[in-house]
Amino acid sequence: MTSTAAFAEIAALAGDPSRAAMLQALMDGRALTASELARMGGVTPQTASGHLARLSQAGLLAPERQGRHRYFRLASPAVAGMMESIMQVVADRPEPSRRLRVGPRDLAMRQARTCYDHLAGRLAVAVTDALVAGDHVELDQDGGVVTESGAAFFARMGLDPLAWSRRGRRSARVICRPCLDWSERRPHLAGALGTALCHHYIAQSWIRRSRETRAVVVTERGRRLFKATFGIEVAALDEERRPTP
Amino acid sequence: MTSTAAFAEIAALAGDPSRAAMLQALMDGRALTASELARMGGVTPQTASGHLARLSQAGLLAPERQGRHRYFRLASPAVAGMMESIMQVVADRPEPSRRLRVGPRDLAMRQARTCYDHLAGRLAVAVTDALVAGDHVELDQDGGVVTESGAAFFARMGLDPLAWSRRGRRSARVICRPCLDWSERRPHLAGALGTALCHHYIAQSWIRRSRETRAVVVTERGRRLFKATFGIEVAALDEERRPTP
DNA sequence: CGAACGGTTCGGACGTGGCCGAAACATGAG
DNA sequence: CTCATGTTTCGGCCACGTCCGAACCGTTCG
Repeated sequence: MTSTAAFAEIAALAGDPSRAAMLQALMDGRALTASELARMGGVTPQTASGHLARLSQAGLLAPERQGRHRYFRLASPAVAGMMESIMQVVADRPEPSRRLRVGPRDLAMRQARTCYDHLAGRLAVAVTDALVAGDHVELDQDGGVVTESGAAFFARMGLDPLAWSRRGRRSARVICRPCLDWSERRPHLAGALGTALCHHYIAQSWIRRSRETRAVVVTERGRRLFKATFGIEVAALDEERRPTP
Repeated sequence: MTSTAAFAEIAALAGDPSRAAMLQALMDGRALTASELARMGGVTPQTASGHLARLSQAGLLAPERQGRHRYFRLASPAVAGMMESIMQVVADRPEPSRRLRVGPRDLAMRQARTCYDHLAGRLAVAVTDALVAGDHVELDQDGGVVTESGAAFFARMGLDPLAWSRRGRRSARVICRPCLDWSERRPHLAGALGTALCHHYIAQSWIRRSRETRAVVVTERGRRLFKATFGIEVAALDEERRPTP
């Protein structure tokens, strides 16, 4: 079966440390230039160029010329999904008592970051918990749905749930997807609902994307609105969670 | 960030052709011996032993001693999900006009096969289509739900939908998951619902697992019941689908 | 137009990792 | 016990692929 070879090829492409770092850097859904990606991958531009060519050739990245720059983005949500699922395997394997060091930059990432097209980190988990607790969303391991109460809730926020159904034939119910967080090990909202929420946060200035990393910062307005809308005290998410002994 | 290295490690493990073939062989959810896997990987037992040790060490495989044999199975559904998602990327990338050759064994696989814990192939797609058409299941890109009508339908089959919710707190709705088929390029049922259906087929002798491959064969009883239950003419699935010009 | 910058191509050095032959263990069978 | 089978360890060979230095294109400035 020739598909096994193709499988191995894709996995091997993701399996090189430099390329993995580049792919991870693109997980915020935006496009980066070849040089930026070279820096993220910790290699020289020549080396990165080769990697990027191979990744594009294989259909993992979508290149775009723009002036004398060349921008690369993840080619499709399927690629992002693949990386998510690999991270999932990484997350739930028995860790050999390795306490992963948390640098200051890592802390910001754990707090709130983008994950391709939705929000991840403690903030995203808190929002998800609030939605589940408020009976606006039902989540299972395999997926989730927006309840009637949830549809009204999102409508009050100015979002139109029915517009999120991606397929042509709209489902009567709005279906979303959980995404297991590698830092929190808890599910948060992904799929059409997660994407719509993330767009909303940014469009309404609840959060701002950070320049260099996937971390996002909550604005003052955002603090107010996360509290008012979901009952989330953003400042309370800052404190480091102690490992239960 | 140390997690990038772990990510690359996992992906690299899946990225070797021999290991990929072994992992694929385990995608039917059963356990195989080291020698069987060596054969599947196209390498000698010594080489396979090394691979299997690394895969187990990394938490991708779960080894079990049994007499003088050593059985390996996929360590978790997360691993199966990872492989599914890699296949997904393989499936939807622009193929360079490569018409993948379909051997006779491949044909049986396309017809019906197991995919870790559920059924895949034309039969699975047909069942999914029938359930959607009958308004028993609603499917979106992100997930799916069983409707009220569907709950009754499955109950008539002797299945208990409410028992499928994997998490402690049962959801009011039964939520399932679509799995994009690499051969059909259409979604079919996975998740708790897909698993339950697959178990049901086997327990009630609708299908039988093949000894050597992931393909399954539909029994005479199965032909009757797929027709009676879902309106599926199993024989009609045999004919090769012509590419629409 | 020429300098500067971003990106790519080429060539050669280097190292990691896959592979098998041979041999050692372990387990079960005769 | 002895032999056969399944699995693992060791050693050495080989090749692929990564990496960078240097040089080469293309674009955008001053």
